[in-house]
Amino acid sequence: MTNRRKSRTKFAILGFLASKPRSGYDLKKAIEKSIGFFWSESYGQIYPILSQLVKEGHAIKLPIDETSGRKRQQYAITDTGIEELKDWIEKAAEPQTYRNELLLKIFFGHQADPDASRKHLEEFKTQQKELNETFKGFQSTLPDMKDQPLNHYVYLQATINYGILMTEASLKWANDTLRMINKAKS
Amino acid sequence: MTNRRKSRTKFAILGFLASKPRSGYDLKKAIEKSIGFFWSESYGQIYPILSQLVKEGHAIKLPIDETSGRKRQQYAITDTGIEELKDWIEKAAEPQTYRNELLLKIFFGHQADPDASRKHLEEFKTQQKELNETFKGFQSTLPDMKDQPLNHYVYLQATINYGILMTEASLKWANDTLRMINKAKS
DNA sequence: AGCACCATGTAAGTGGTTACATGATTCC
DNA sequence: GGAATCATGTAACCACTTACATGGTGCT
Repeated sequence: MTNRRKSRTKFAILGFLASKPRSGYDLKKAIEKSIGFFWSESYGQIYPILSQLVKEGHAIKLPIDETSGRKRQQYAITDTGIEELKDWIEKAAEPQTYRNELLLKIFFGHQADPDASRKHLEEFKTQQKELNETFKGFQSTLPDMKDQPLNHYVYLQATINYGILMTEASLKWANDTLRMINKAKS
Repeated sequence: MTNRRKSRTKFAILGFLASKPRSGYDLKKAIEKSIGFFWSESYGQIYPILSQLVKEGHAIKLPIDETSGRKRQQYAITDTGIEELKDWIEKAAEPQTYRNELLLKIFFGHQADPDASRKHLEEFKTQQKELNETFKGFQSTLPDMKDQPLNHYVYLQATINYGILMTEASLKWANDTLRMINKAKS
């Protein structure tokens, strides 16, 4: 009865609706594009939760624009929706169990051929390098956004910065580990 | 039909059984203690999967030691179990969607009081500092383990090192972000 | 005409946690 | 005797993904 699991999909949606009205389809794209690095949602979550938000009064359906070509059901956040979002933002994040399959394979690495671990680490390096470049590209477009409210710029910058620092630490780790494995072989 | 989700609990269990026979209870404790930082399993997963492993022939039930006080059903890995484990280790890790609630809150931070973000970041720093110290403490006990097969030492060291590097990068990020938020306020 | 994509939704299934039930054992 | 912990298990529930269904629109 206590401490039940809680979905945060609701708040991810409210957060995006807070900046402007969007459709379910828009939400999916926006989430993928901007926070895909650390968050994801599927249509199977988004559409039912949009309906739920309307029922709760945290969002409303906007009238469909019949003049434009494609018909999309847009949703807008309400005042109570903004309150709901704020309350969640201000509460401490609940501890989450994160699972890292690569690390699990490395942890059991001695049970298999060291070449397997090497291969995994090399592939990981490639991924992290690409990600790192993406973040840096993203970051280089930020100064142009200084005409936006400064606050927004700061929080956006913070999430990008997280990506940059984590990918760099990951690369260092992968290189250190490769070196260790190679030394152990000789 | 294709690309169905796959549980890795099976391999986490096989990995621990590979070093020595254990009970379901042992497995839970061992996972918490050694890889709790990046992996977790619940009894609701462990016990059914142990039965499944026996059915598949990847593990066997050992006779219960009636002389000792507590009676525990120990499981041992079989040859096919070791094969199964090896195959999994050597396959590339499948991309997983990782979710970071703190980062989501920071991303939407401009929607609420900056003090909320500050508080989250300070708490995060405390957690990461503690974790970092735990890893360093762990690491300092490692040289004593050099009498173990060198290979095992390397892979263990690698996972601990991951924890150290990640917590340090996290601390740097939290400090950078706090500085940015404070600058934006003035 | 035909394909790619836009757009909304739902049903089924999966992996996982949580809560509960049960009983033994150890320690004070 | 009683609390804490050892130890095994299961039923219910939850969050989420995947696959599928359906139809419209834009482009070549």
